[in-house]
Amino acid sequence: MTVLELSTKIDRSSPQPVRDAVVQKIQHKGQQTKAAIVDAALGLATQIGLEGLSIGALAEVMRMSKSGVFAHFGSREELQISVIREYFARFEEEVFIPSLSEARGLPRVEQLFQNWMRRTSVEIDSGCLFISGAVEFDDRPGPVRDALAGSVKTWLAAIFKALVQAQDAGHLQRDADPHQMAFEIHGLILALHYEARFLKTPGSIARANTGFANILARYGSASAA
Amino acid sequence: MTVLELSTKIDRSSPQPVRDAVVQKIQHKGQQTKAAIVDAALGLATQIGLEGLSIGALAEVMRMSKSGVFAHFGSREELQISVIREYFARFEEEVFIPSLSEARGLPRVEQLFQNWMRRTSVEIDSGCLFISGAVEFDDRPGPVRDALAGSVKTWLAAIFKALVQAQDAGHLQRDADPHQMAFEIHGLILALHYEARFLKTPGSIARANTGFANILARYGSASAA
DNA sequence: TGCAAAATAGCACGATCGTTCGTTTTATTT
DNA sequence: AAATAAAACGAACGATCGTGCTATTTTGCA
Repeated sequence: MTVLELSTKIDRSSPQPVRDAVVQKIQHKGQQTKAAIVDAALGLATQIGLEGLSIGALAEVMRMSKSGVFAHFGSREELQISVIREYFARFEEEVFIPSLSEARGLPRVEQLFQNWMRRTSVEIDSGCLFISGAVEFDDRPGPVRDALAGSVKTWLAAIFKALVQAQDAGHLQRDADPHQMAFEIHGLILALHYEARFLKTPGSIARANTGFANILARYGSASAA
Repeated sequence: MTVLELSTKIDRSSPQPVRDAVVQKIQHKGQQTKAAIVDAALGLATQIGLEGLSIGALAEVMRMSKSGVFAHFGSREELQISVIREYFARFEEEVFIPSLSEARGLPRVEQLFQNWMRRTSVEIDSGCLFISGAVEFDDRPGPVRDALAGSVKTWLAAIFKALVQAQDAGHLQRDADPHQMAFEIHGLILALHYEARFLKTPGSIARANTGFANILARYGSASAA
């Protein structure tokens, strides 16, 4: 249940009777440390991948026992899924939410890309879970893959929606294909990550920006110069 | 020493005195099985990655003992490097070499992309070592990473060179940036692999082709319509 | 055909993995 | 402060990993 999914349902996560509004802040010890563990796990996972993330290494970072860490999740898979959820939440917070302050249409699309670029630039050093996870769970079905693919699809759908809105607003050519645009934009981000993080090719960030400008020049309507 | 490197040096790989020309075909048992092992390892590595490639699993596939397989390489790292070399050789054979029959300039560029697409389409099922390897050895220095990055850089340099030739032949705009073009083309391939292999998005192949046509339309000279 | 060399097998090692279980410590509630 | 629940620990498990040894088998050449 995320903002990106724009769900109309009301989130009633606690099975207990509803307590007063302030209670959300009250965190018991267990939840606190669990959050801290997930935070540390996210740091490890972006660097070495979800597969490389081991409970032993995580326990060492946390200065806890393996079993102490393990007990919070019940399985390694559940830990991985928790990490994915946390990663997605931060992605949403950092890239998607701020774009909502921009006007629907081209401004919001540009803001989305700009935020995405900013985050990807940071991830040149830290790594991107959506990219490493995609490679690791290519053809490994299961709940981890589902969580990953679901998150990515949700995000790509948001990009697509913003593009459709831009087209509806007359900011794009009438025969422009938002799917095609989203594909090409995605490619720019992937190329940036690959060439900057792995090959360490200088100037990659500028090339991704130029590529985006090219896409807008190709698909943008004449009026929106 | 590969064709792609277009080296002017003469390859004298055998330290022994040069034998007659037919001798290349004579393979002793050891070399045969080693080649067979690398072949099997390549199959495993493209599916589960270079990191996931284990000597035990490989031995099982080969119906050999672990130590029997191991002895051919001396270390896991050397096995991984052998796999990378084999992958690169096949890539070269399949994608680069056939393009040489096309005329320098735009025809060869188009042939290169077409061959690359054909191979990537197959790898939607089998996996791509250059992509999975990039993720696995992002920030893990060492000879394996070097072998991987070297291969990829060699290939991207070949693309770049073909683009420069196209520009020299007047097939591209005078102010077109071949580096930028190579970046955008690389992005299309990466997006295709990501969306088709991981997300299983239908129509990805067509989008990559459309993207390439867009790039040519953007950078191609007016005369070369 | 015999013999040296190369190839393969067999076994064991230390390490690390995820997971289980019983116990002990720490938090929370009564 | 006592009682109860939650959290963390410590040790052990079976499995798998890469790698190092020493036999044993197979191969290729004289």
